[in-house]
Amino acid sequence: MSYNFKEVERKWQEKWYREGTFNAKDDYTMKKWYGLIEFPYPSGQGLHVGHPRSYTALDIIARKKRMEGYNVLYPIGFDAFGLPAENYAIKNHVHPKITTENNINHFREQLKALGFSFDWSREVDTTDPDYYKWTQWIFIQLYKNGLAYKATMPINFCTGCKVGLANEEVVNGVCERCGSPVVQKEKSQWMLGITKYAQRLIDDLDDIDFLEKIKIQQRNWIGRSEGAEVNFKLTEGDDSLLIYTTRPDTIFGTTYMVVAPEHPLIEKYVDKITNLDEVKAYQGKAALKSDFERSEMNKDKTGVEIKGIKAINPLTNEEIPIWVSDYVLITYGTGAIMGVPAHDGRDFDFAKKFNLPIIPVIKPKGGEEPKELEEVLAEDGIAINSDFLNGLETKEAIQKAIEYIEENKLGERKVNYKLRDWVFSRQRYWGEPIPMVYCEDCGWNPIPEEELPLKLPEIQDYEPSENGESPLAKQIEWIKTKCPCCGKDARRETDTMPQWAGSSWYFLRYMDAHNDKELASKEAMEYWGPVDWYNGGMEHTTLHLLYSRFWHKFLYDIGVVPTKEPYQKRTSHGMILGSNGEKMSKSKGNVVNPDDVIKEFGADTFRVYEMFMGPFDQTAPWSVESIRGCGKFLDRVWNLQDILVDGDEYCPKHEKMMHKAIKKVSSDIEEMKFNTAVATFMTMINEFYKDKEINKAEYKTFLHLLNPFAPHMTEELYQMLGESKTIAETAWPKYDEAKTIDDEIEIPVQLNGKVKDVVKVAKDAEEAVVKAAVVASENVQKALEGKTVVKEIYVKGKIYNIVVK
RNA sequence: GCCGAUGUGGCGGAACUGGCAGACGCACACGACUCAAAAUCGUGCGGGAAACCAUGUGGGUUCGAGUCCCACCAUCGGCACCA
Repeated sequence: MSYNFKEVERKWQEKWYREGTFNAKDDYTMKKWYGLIEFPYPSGQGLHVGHPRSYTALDIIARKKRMEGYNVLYPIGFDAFGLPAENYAIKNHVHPKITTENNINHFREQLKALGFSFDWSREVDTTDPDYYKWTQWIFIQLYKNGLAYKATMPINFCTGCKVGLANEEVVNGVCERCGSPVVQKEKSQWMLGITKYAQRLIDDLDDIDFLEKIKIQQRNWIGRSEGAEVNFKLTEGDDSLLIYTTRPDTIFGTTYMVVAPEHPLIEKYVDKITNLDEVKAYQGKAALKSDFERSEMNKDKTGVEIKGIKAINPLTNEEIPIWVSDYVLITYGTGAIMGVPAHDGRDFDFAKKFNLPIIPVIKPKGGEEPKELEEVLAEDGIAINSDFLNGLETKEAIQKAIEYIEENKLGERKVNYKLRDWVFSRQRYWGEPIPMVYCEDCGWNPIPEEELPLKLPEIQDYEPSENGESPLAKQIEWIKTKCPCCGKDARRETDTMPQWAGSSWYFLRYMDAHNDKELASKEAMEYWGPVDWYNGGMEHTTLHLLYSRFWHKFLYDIGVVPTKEPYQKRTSHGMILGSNGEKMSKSKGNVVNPDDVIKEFGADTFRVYEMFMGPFDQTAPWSVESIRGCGKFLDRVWNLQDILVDGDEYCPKHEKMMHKAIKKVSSDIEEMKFNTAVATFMTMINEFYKDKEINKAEYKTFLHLLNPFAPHMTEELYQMLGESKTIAETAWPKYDEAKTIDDEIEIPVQLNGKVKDVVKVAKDAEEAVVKAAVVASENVQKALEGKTVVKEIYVKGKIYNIVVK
C-alpha cells in the first residue's frame, strides 16, 4: 500500500475544520494554554515559506498541550491594513478592500493546507470595522489620559510626487518611485506618549520570560542613561544653551559645543550669527538626510561653526565655539552637546577634522597623563586637569560634578531615555481613521464613543493630496462634521493610524472575538490572559513588541485588562533564506512558493522539513534535497506497517529506547529544539528497521510523538491500527525515568586530555572498578610506555584522565 | 556608527553544567535488486601512510576548551513611516 498524501491530508483537514476539532473551549474551569504567532500581513504574493516555520513550531506545542489536557487557544487572524495594498490600489485602481479580501481568502486556504490546529472560529481582521472600532476606542482612551497629543514632526516628503513617504520608500535620499529628491518636511502629527512608560517597560521585563537577547535589545532601545542637564551661558543675550551629558565629570575637557541642525538656537540668534548663509546651507543639506544616514560613521563628520556667538564653560568660564553638526540628533537629549574630544569617539573625530583643541581630563588608572592624544581615551580612570575633581575615580567624579552643578544652580541631575514618542499619524488612506474632530473654538476632541466605529469612507481616488495630506483630505463631505462639544461646524482628522495600531492589541480580541460590547469580556481576559507563549521574528523586538507592551500597560492602568504584561513568554524564529543563502526576493529569483512544496511533497513533509532544517532560532537556507530526505523519512514511517507485529507492551529490546525517546521529544518540543526531536524519530525508525520489527505498542507511541509534527499521516496510520479515537483525543505518552538510564556506561580514558580508549563499567561503578578496567586496557598500557604518571583524574560517570610526563 | 546575533566535514547541522567533536539528514562512492533506469535495501564517507592535525583568526585559563576569558576578522537582523 502506498501513501497518498493528497487524499489523506485533505481528508483530515476537512474533518478538523468541519468539526472544529481544535477550537478553544469556553470551559473556564480547565487549565489553559494560550499560544500566539504573529498574524500575517496578507500580501499579494501569498504565504511566504517563512510563515510556516513559526506557525508549525507553535502548532506542535499547541497539539502537545492539548494532549496533556490543556484548554488550548491557538488563534489566527490578519493584519490587513498597510502600505502595499494602498500602493497596489494607486497603481491598478482596485480598491484595497477588494485586494485585501482576495489576499485573505488565499492566505486562509494556504494555512488550512498546512494543517495548523488554529481556532478558525476566532479569526480577526484588523480592517473589519467591528475590529477597528476597538482600535479607535483605545486611541480615544489614550487621548483622554493625555497620552495622545499633536506635535510637529518631520516627515519624508518627495519633491516630485509631493507626498509623504515611508522610510522604506526612500532609497539613498531619493523617492523609490520617481527618483526625485526627498526632503524632511515639518508636519503636525498625532503622537503617543510611550516615553512616559519607559521605566516600567524596562522594569517589568524582570517578571516575564522573554529570551535574554530580546530583553537586552529592548532595554538598549529604551536606552536609559543617568547624567545631568547643564546650562552653558552664551556671550550674547541672557539665554543659555542646555546640554545633556552622561559624563559631567568631563566638563573641564569641553573645548566646543555642538547643536543639531534643527536646534532653535539658530533661529533665535539669526541677527547675531555672522555666517548665517553658511549655517543655513548646512541646515538645508542636513534636512535631506535621515537620522540613520547621519549617524553612519563611514561618512566623514561634517559641520559648520556658528560665528558671532560663543558659549561659556560654566566651570572654567572660558569662551568656547559653538558648532552645528548632524552627528548631534535633535531627537535625543536636548539636541545639543558639549564636545569632549579627549574622551568621546565621535567628538574626537570631529575635533581632529576641524582642528579643535583636545584636552585630556582623565588618565588611565596607574598610568601617566597622556601628552599628545593620538586616540580617544574612552575608559574610566582618574580625573586630571579638572580642579576640584582631580584625583577622583570616574564614578566618584561624576557624582561630585553633579553635586557641584546642582549646588551652584548650573543644571540638574537627569535621567534620559533614547526611546522617543511614537509618531502615530500616517498621511494614507488604508488605515484606521483617527477618531478626532477639530473645532475652531474647542480645538481637538474625540468623537463620542457611541459613534464608533468611525468607518473609513469608500473612495475611488487613493492618490495622496498635492500638499502631502492624506487622500482623505479630499473627501470634503466626510470631513465635515459637528463639534462634539459645542455642536458648531468642525472637521475630521484626515490622517490614519499606522499598521502597528491594530497589531498592538489583537491577542486580546482572540480571547472573545465576537464581543460587540467590549473589546473582550473581563471573564475571557481573566481566564486567557496573559498569552502563555508568543513566538515571532527578532525584527519585531523593538517596535511591535514594545508598542503592544505599552498599550497593554496603559489598558491595565485604566482597568481594562487584568495583567501588567501581555505576553508571559517570548521566543523567536530565524529567517528562512533562499538556497543561495540570500534573503528570498523576487529580484534574486530565489523565492520558494509554499503551494508548490505542498503539491510536490505534502504538508507533513513540509512541516517536518521546516522543523528539521536547523536550529529554530537561527537563519537557515532552503534546500530541495533536504525536503526530499524528509519525505523519505515519512515514507519509511508509513512502511513500518510491513514489519508491524502484535504487542501491548514495549518489547525488551526497545523499551529503553522508547522511554528515552518520550523524554527527549517532550523536552525538545518545550525547548524548541525541533531539529533534534526529528533526528530522534529518524534514529528510532533506523532501529526498528534494523531489528525488522516494531510492535503495536511501540508504533502507537511513535505515532503520538510524531503527531504534532506530521499530524495527517499519523492520524491516518493510527486509524488504520483500528483505534476508535484519534491521536488528538488521546493523551501524550508518559515515560519512566528509571527506564531511561543505561545499566552500563562507557568511560573514555584520556592521556593528557587525548582519548586513548573507552572502558565499559556498570552505571554506578566505584573509582577502583574503573581504575581496574583502565589498567586492563591494552591501548592505555601501550600509550603509557616510557611515560611517568603525574596525576590521575576521575570524574564519576564522565571521564578518566591520566596526566603523564 | 550603535544595538543584537552567528561562524564546526562537500552541504544543513549534533555535542547535557568544561569531559569520546561530527548524532541525524543531504550529497557522493561502491554493492544488492533490475534487460536497464528510477525507487528501495546494504556498506563506506573530516584530513593524514602514520604519529597526529582539525570547530573563523591570534592569544590565555584548565588535567581537559566547539563550550570560559581577552583581542581581532567575516556574515546576518534592527535602527523608530515595510511589517
